[in-house]
Amino acid sequence: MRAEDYIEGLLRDILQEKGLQWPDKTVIEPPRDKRFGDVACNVALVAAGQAKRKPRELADEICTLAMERGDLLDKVETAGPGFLNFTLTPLFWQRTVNQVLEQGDAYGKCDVGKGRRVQIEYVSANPTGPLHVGHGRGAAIGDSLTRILRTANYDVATEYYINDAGRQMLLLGMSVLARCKQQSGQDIPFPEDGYKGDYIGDIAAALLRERPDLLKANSDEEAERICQEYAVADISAGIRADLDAFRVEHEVWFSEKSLVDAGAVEKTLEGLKKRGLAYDKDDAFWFKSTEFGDDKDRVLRKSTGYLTYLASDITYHENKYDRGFSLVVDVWGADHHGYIPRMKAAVQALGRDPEDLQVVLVQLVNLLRGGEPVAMSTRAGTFVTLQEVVDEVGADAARFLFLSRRSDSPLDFDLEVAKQQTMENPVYYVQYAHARICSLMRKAAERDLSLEENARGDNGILGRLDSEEDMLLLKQIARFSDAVDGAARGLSPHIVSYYLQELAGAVHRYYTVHQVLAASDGDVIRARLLLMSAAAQVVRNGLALLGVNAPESM
RNA sequence: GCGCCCGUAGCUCAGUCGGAUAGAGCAUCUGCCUUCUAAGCAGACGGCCCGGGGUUCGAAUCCCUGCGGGCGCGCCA
Repeated sequence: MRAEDYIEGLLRDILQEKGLQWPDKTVIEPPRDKRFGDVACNVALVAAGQAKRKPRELADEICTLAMERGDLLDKVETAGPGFLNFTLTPLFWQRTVNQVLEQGDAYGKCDVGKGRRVQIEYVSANPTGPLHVGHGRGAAIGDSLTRILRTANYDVATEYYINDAGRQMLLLGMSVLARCKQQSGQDIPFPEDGYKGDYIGDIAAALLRERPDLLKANSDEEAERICQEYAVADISAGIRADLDAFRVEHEVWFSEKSLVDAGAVEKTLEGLKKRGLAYDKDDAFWFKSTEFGDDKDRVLRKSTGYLTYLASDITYHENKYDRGFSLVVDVWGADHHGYIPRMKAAVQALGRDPEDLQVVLVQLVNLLRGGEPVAMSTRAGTFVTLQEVVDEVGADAARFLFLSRRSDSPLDFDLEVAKQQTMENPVYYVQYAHARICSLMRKAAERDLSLEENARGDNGILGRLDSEEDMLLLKQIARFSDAVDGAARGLSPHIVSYYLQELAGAVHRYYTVHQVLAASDGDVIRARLLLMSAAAQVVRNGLALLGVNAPESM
């Protein structure tokens, strides 16, 4: 049980007895300063008004009552303007070792989601070129969010939206066809807005090898279609392989084209019009997004007759809700932030609460090498691909670094630092804590100090975990569920990353101060082994939320 | 011009549904390996939380305003 929950239970009883309402503004949390105890609460401050009492006096009364009935309370104090500071008994914290060992991989699970069905759509890069570093950050975030939300008891489905309809597909076909012709000796100009990357030439060459008669046997139009289909298939396969190597999985690959071809978009537009949320103007067809707070209305069908991207995107989101997801999370590049108001408007037009759509914005990745920026341009085709980065620094380091900042702030990613196995690279700091403990366990096994026997909830020996470092580590372990909870509520994987660095710090400190296997007597050795085992379990569970491996030796 | 995000230690950043003396890592300096992995630990140094107003018992956090930086503003996707 969390310390905060234990205290809240106590306080609720006391307030009820005093005939006071539980104030909404009550905060129960570990205080910033450790000298204020394990848990601090402002309830006397925020309830003073309704009690018609001075905060300090009310606090003193609650203090006395809490001390009387809190079996696991060591100390309660009032402080400052009327804060209540609680210190729990060592036993309370020592019990967490058993909780961790009993629950194992399940330790840290919480019920923020209450089984709510949620879909996370992420990466969703156009199949017009390989994934680059920025996509990698989005991939790491989407995948980690999936793991975090599942741990918080959300029913999560993952999806990749393939933008395989529209103009950029035509452009892709034209680009490949142009390269085919050039490689066949024709001196023709390359399309102005075409995709210039080297991979287009590679695709063209491969296609020509497979279909030597491509240019002769087909009309330009037909050849272009073949080029497009071939290129999309080739690039999509590459994207899947890249994501696979990055250990990122999408359960569903959803085709935009399939929506358009099935007439679903037309149906959505009709529905909007019927409800008076869309109208004709200037030969175009408009969505009345201003009805729901957008700056201006948006075009759904251009005067040329073509649908806009927004039109199919609305349909896509309607489709998501129709499939039974009550919460939809979209992970987008931050350059799409201007698109949020119209999508929120669309969600409302579909009859949903705007909160049923959560957009996680992922800021730019600045790729550096030894502190110097690496030049990148998609247009010129000089970008660094995700695959290159993963090959160079490994999936673990890349994922951890991508997840070590809040997603909406820009990230400097230095390839040299990512490769370094030093403290500048926090992933090794965390993994090393795990490897060190595993090494201890191996040594313990050699000496027949089997943990199986010890893990049977013997609180007697856990009482030997009574030093300052024991308490620090125990409390840090117990805080894991807070990290999961916070990360799930805020859709913020970086909270787990920060937590793990602190946990690893507590482990390393402990390891340096206390000899585990050379302790004074057998009970202390066994107790410390149990503690270490629990710490390793939580490191593993935390890293699992980030999709990073926990090696047993390094 | 309008909108969104950002401005915290020399550097990179946490902390922002208001709480007590503002945190971490890196860098710099000082210590710690004949003993469980030194990829580690301990300590020191380092701050007008961009400036200015306001709200209140209390502001890095909320509001207004100025400055500085990033991004977006299409019948593009």
